[in-house]
Amino acid sequence: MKKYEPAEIETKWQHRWEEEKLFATGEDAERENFYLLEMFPYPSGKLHMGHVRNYSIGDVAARFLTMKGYNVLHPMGWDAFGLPAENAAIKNGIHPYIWTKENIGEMRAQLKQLGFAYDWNREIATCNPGYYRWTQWIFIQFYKAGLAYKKKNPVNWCPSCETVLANEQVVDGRCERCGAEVGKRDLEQWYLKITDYADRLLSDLDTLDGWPAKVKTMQRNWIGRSTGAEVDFGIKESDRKLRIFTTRPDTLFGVTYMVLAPEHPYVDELTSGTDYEAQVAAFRDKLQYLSDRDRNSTTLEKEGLFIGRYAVNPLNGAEIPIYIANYVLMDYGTGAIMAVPAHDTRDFEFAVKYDLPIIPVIDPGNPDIDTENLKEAFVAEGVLINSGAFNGLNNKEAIVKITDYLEAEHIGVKSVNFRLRDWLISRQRYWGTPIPMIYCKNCGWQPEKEENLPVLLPTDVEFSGKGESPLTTSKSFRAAVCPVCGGEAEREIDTMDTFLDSSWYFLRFCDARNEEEVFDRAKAGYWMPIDQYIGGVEHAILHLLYARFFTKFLSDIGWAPVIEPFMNLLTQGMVLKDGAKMSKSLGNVVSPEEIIEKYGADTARLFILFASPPEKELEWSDAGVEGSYRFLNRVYRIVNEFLEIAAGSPAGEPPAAAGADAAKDLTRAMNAAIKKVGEDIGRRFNFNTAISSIMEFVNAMYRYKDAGTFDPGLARRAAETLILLLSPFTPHICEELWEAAGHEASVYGEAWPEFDEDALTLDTVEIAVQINGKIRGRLQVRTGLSPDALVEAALADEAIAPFVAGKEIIKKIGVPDKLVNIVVKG
RNA sequence: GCGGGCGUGGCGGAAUUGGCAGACGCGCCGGAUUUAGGAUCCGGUGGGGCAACCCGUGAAGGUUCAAGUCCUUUCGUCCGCACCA
Repeated sequence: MKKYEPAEIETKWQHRWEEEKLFATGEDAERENFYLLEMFPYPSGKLHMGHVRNYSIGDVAARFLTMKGYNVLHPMGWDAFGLPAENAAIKNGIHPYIWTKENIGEMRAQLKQLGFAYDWNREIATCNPGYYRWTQWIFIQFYKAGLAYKKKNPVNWCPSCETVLANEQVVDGRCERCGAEVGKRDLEQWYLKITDYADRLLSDLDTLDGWPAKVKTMQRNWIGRSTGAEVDFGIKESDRKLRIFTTRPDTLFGVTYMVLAPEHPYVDELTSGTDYEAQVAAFRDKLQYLSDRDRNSTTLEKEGLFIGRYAVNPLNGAEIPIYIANYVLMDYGTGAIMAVPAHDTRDFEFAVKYDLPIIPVIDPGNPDIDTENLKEAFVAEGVLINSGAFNGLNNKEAIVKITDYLEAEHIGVKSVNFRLRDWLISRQRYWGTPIPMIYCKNCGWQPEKEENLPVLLPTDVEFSGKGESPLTTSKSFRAAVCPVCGGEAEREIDTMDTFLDSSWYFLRFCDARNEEEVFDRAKAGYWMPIDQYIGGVEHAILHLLYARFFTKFLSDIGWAPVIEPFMNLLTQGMVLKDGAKMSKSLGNVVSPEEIIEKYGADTARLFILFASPPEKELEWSDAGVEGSYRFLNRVYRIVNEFLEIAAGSPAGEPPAAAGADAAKDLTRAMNAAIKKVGEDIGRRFNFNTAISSIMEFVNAMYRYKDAGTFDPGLARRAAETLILLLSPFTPHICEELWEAAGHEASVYGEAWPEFDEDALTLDTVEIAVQINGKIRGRLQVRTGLSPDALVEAALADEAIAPFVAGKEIIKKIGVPDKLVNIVVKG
């Protein structure tokens, strides 16, 4: 018999699939459609195991659903703009476009080598003008809608990447990409007003039942909606009002001091010309040297300074000192707080340090807590005290009552605050989509005319890696004509954050070759939303939030057919080796190349899907890969043997009586596998258990072979069923075997097999017999016996009798086809 | 500190609704085949005990005829957020 030669088989079928354009997809009203998408990769060079895992998961689903009769859209493309390309240009003198194109070529070849069923006709790369033209078009729509603006602001600056970063790209005070500590710079930058969508981005999360709770929680936290009130405090010897934001208006009577952010605009005004002026300036200078990371750390000791002025509590007229302190941030709320040390842990810590009064206004109703002498802030629910007319109210009610009072008296308003900031999208780099804006001395900022798009990236630039955008070095790029007055004007030289490119690519896949418009609305309407999205959890608040924002905006202006892009989200786990994430620095990287070369793509796919459920971490195991390879060899042999013997036997001959039990066993295993695989993939993407049931089926085939008698019809049916079940996982070997079974068409086009419920039901079943919950015997019984009949059979059994003899039976429980439990006493 | 997940054999992991814990694979042990090795096929494999039996899902308690699964407490571990007023 021929040996299993994966290298030979795999190239053969990959070529055939490509020639036959097997995976090309179009709209088809006859079939139910399914849009299956995996997060497209950045073309960094070569695939890593994380990619293989991500795309293997998607491919099994795509192939399975196709066999189930769905019209499946399963496209692939490249998130091709980004810094690594530019860094390579600086380092090696290769143009980013060349570098990127070469990497795409290499990675595309690898994806094909793995046998993924992508519709390559729809391939896109975000760095192609045919694509980024529409990214620019979308930007202009944002601008026209008043949702794109340029503003000077302190921004996150990565000194190593030489560019600004969005808040989402600063993780733990460091650059999300390179890990360098992020500093602040005051720069004029482009923003997208994602905050206008904060409420909808938050509330629509509730509709995303198919998302992991964890990702939704992360987005909720990131959006960070707080409800409360803004309250105006008077300032002694001033006409000014000091506006604060609080989520706890119920504690207003407990305010004992106020704190302003050191950058608060009132600080200068309140201190200039006073004795405090110099100290305040010194304090502020000191904070300037702190990085954002340190400034925002809970471990940083609270420090503050009295500025010599007093505020007046609008509810009770109390005069309270005004401080500036390091723990109040200018960019949240109003940059000023009322401090209630009795009921806020931060204020408590500060009050103790600076010996400020602590006035309790909520009674914990707990005798263990000495309200007049708090050891820590009391932050739980309770009843109001020391609060004038509001005494005796539960503090939850008091929030409503006091807020109403504030509004009635015009000293405060209900208010909602978000942690989410507007999205800073300009980057001082070359390899990105040019921002299609033009500055005219007379007309100000104007968008480029849409018919002039794309604004092409110039090629005559120098890559120094220093200072401003490399676009400034182009001789031709900067000069422009004002779209309004036709006068001399200048182009914006910053490019867009690459997260814009990836915020709408899934819509472009619906109509990837359209040169007239961003995409055809009918086509997008046919495919969208994405039924299943698969990718890493690292995009929980970056890509996944931005993409939701874009989709909502495009829906608002009448383009996107849905308000949420991703119905179901699967976040796959990381691939580990020796308990740690594979990384060059740890030297524990296993390259997909070497695995494919040694065992073939089918083995790589099978192992990666079998070793762990998709959302969990996967521990790489060389021995496990061997095991998967061995299994495929086992499949190859048994299918060929079955086909050979089936072909050699006279067809239609009834099975020998002696083989009846073996035939039944095989039939049952086959139907069980059909059922289990279908459910495990279709319902919950548990590929590991699906594969294990296929392995059980294969084991049953070997048992059948050993039993000695052979029904050719059954043998053929078993062999073909096995091929069909396994084909989404390991398509190449299955195509080869399918061909060996005498079929001309690809197994990809075959219908998924149906199972026979009757074949699954056994005639008899072994049940456990328990006495007082302990197993004392086993019993072969007819399937489907009633609880009473089961108990009766158990009591009649001679192995059980001694346990019951002379004892009082208290309770008898029978669970059909499972067990009997008899409770006795004495 | 807050939020979430996870703790099951030597290892990766099963157990869908409270109903025989450990499916499937790896590893290991034994047998067959083989000049030998490898490969292959068959069998065994949670721990203790010759045995009947006893003990076992991080730990302790509880509910139940019955708990990996439900409840309470607790320990460990991983992830996310973290002075957001």
